[in-house]
Amino acid sequence: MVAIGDVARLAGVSKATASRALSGNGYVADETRRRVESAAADIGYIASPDAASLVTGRTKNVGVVIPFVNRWFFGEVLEGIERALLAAGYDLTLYNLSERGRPERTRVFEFFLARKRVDAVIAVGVDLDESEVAALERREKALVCLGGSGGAAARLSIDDRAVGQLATEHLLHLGHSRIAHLAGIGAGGQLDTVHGRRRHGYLDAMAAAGHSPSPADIVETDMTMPGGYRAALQLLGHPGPRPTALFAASDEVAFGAMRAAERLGITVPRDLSIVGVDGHEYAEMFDLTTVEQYPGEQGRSAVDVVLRLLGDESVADPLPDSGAPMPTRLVVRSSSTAAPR
Amino acid sequence: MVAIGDVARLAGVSKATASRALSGNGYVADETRRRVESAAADIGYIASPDAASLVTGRTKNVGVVIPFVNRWFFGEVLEGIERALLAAGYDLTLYNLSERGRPERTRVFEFFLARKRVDAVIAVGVDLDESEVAALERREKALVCLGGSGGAAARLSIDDRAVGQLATEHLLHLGHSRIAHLAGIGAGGQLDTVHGRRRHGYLDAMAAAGHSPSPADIVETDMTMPGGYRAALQLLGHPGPRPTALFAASDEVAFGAMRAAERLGITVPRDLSIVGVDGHEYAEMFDLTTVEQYPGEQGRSAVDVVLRLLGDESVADPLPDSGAPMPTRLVVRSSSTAAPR
DNA sequence: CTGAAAGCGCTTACAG
DNA sequence: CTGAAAGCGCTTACAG
Repeated sequence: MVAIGDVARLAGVSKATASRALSGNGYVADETRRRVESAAADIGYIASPDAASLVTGRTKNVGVVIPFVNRWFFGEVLEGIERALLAAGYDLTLYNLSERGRPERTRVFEFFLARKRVDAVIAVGVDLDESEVAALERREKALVCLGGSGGAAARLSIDDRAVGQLATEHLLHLGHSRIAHLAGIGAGGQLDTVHGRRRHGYLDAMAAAGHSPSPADIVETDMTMPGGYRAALQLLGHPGPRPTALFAASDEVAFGAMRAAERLGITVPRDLSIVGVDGHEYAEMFDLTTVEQYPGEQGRSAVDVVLRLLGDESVADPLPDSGAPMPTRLVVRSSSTAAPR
Repeated sequence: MVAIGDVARLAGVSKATASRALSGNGYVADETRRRVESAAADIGYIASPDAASLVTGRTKNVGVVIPFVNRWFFGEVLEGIERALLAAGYDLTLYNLSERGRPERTRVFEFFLARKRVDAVIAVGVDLDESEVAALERREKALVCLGGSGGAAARLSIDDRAVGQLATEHLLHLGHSRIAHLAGIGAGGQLDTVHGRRRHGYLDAMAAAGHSPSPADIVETDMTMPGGYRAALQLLGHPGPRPTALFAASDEVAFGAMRAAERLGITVPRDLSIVGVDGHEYAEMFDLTTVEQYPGEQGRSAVDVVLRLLGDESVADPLPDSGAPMPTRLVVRSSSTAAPR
């Protein structure tokens, strides 16, 4: 291993000076700096981050806890975080979180994140419980939450209630009155979650228009395409009058619903209008009307907040729009149309 | 920060003994071990991995380089790797790689991975160039490749040529003779890649059956659903006789092709049989015949190999089936049927 | 079975 | 502007 002592010897300076020259901390004569830099380059020296963090107390490493990697929203967020972190010279240590209460999940908070290996934690779409937040606080980890719930810490998120409301109002505006909702699991029970808030926005919009959806018109499902497919089969396969419009809590659910409609001989949008949420990369191909969000950007913003919490000066301060919900936008495509007369 | 000295003082032993008791290395009286353990638990002590790695030379951290996170195969592999690494007490540091030659990519190999922060690297589906492999070797990082190409190191992969051959033979066996292929970008040019090998298997099977596909029957595309959609529109929209079967290089491409067929009024499988590759979580919903592979398992196996290279004794040795290709399996669903007479 | 000491590779006051 | 020294938190020979 080539160490800083080797660089110092080659450049004819002390280790302290070599360190200062390479890190940019403290005064070093230009000429000395150049000599040190070329010595380092000659022997391929790169400082050991572990040795440095031992003395500085900073690891330049951020832990990301995330429940899925393989769902569009989460994957996009993760890529956004990764790019931003790397650009800032930070590492990303990934913890794929299982459900609450599972021992592997406990171990992530009590062991992996509790060690002095990460400076901060970004929690993406996770519903943190109190003991988890407490574990992080005890170890003085900066915490930034993106979506999800729990943790009084810095939180970035879209306004999920407003998203549900907007999607529903779009359908109401098209003249629909019987509008069903394919909600995420637990939407009815837990109000303080993404799913609960989207459902709430839907109900608000319906109530404001003087409609009160029957319980049968709200079906909870996994936020996946097969989940949406099954839920929509159940919703639409029922004999008797059908809803004329559907608000799906995510685009993947909407795609599944489109396929279910097709299977049942229901033509979209003639017989059924569908609106999703996400702006999934496949939305355009499916001609899906959706409320877009921008997870890659959200990830990048979460990194900005983390870096600011860690006192990195290179980050603009104050952050633009801090505190405001992250942007969303209704994109109308041909999956939604005027209600049949 | 609570350090090992605090534990030692509380337990009334030296730091050396506390270290031995907690790590399990070296002899410690049972009674002493219990005292140290309970002292550590009392004050919430967890060893700093950075300090430990400074002296052991081991970081217990593995770098994963991967070109996508948001494609089904890659996401599954990543989750498999993550679970296996965590179970072994290792961290996973994620590097989302861009294309060859991009400066961010160079920086990953020359800086991030070159530092003493990871013990080993798992490259998932990346075509490594020589300088990248050399950079890793110079720093003595264990390297395990999963798919992709380049690097003489330990490599795990399915037999992509055999996969292409099997999918094609399935269609031939059903009586098809004009079978098109939706291949990955670069399949025709680079033989030593996943795409190139699948295409090669297709051509081998066709040749063995006495057919020589016209160049127009092989279309290269992005390995995505929209990519498959566009490529299939191009392939199938052409006036004149159409192929009766299609081998898509991935399930997502196959899904896109199914949608294109529908749009063109071509009924699957009556007018067109389709076979994919992957065993994507949506394959069942789409009734897609496919050659399944098991990326989660592949990720786990890659971790086994890494741990073995790092000399971890807890891993079975020798590994089952070492050197053999990873398993795949043809799963027949209703997207493929007998050729029209 | 246990402890004192050295040392891993850095950075940072402290002098000069 | 530069160097000598201390020290971050661990682990590991080396004695005993």
